[in-house]
Amino acid sequence: MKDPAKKGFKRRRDPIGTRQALLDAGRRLFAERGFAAATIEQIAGLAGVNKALIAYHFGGKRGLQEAIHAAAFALLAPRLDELRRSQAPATERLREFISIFASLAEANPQYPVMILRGLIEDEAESHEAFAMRVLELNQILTDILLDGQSSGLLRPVHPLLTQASIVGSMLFFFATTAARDRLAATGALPLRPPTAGDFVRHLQDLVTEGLVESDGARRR
Amino acid sequence: MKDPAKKGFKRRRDPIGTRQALLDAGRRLFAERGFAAATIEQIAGLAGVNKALIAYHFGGKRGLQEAIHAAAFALLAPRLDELRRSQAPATERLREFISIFASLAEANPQYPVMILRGLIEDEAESHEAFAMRVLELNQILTDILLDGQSSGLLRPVHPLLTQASIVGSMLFFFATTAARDRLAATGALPLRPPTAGDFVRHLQDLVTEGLVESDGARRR
DNA sequence: GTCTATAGGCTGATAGAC
DNA sequence: GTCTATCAGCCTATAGAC
Repeated sequence: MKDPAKKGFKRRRDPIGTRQALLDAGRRLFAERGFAAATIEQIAGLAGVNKALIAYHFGGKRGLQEAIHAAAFALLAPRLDELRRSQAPATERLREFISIFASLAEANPQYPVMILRGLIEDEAESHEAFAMRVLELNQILTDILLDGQSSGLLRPVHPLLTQASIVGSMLFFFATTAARDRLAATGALPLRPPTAGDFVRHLQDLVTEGLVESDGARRR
Repeated sequence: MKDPAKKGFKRRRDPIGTRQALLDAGRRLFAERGFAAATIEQIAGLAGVNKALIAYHFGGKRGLQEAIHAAAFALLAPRLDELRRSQAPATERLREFISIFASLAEANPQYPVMILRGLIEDEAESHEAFAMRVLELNQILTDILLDGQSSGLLRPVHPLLTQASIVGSMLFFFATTAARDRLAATGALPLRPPTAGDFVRHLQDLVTEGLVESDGARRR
């Protein structure tokens, strides 16, 4: 059982470092089972490393979760910075916001579920860092909506209502992708499930069509 | 940061039966902390009863969760049955669907969070009953959308895309109400949070305006 | 950096008195 | 129906060998 180069046991594929393997495994299990239900033994097992390494590399289970969240948002940072500086019309920036968010889900399907979990988990513990990141995202979207309204491009709708429509449907769609596919596979779903690309275009159009000031002709 | 000494649990006010007190406490703690993180000791403590009574009345922790889910959906049953039999125009039935769902959140703010959790939790365990109920809801919405399309009232949009917009934003809005209020109280939110009524009207209008076949005048 | 071994704490369930 | 007492199992974290 101490034969490292040998069989049966799902040894970690070598090129991935221990840190990354733990981040991947943690992201997946935290998403699937939730923070409390996923044990460090399961995570380490999936990563193919010893469970003591979670404490060594991340200082414990909570530290691993925080590192995963940090990695997710770090992935968005470049495009978000650009979006923040953008001078494009509000409708275009909204499309880009949706696209950025969707790219997170494409980079890894488990992120939306983790974000959703972070939102409904009661704060308390070390969730402060997570809350800050969410508020940052929230601020960007609010700015776009208010700017679009003051420039007369968007209808005067409460930003938080619009946010629920945009962010809520995105998180929901991506968080339930696995469930949809599972259902479709068993034939329990009457229709073929739409792709992520379908959804992004749908939402972009819905927002564009549903929020623009209806002064003149509304396209399609 | 553990909480044994943190909160003094109140004794249960007598008129409520043990069963109901456990259902209430479980609903709240499962929503706030998740199934795995909420312990039967905390639940019993909040309910003001002995923890052994969870096993006696519900057969265990899992049984309590299932009873809570059942109670939530039972609350919707009468109006859903009526909706299923309704011959009203699709747009009107959509408004009613949204209203029904919202009434669940009004009846108890914790239900949307529990439903959201049920959706992203990996099935496995005894989630079969929950999945059936969700599919039932899903079917009603699909029927309305397809019927509206075949009658020419609604645009031909993939029902699952529309569902993500409707159900996703509703669950998101109601599931994050507590977080919004918390943020608003600390002044971290730049705007006054909208009420549930605001949101329902907003979504009803958005759906009505965004989905109707744009043949003629779109109101407002 | 990685692993084994173990400590120490909590959890869900239940047997049995009232 | 309700409660006390108890138990076996599992969890995270850590000390220390390699």
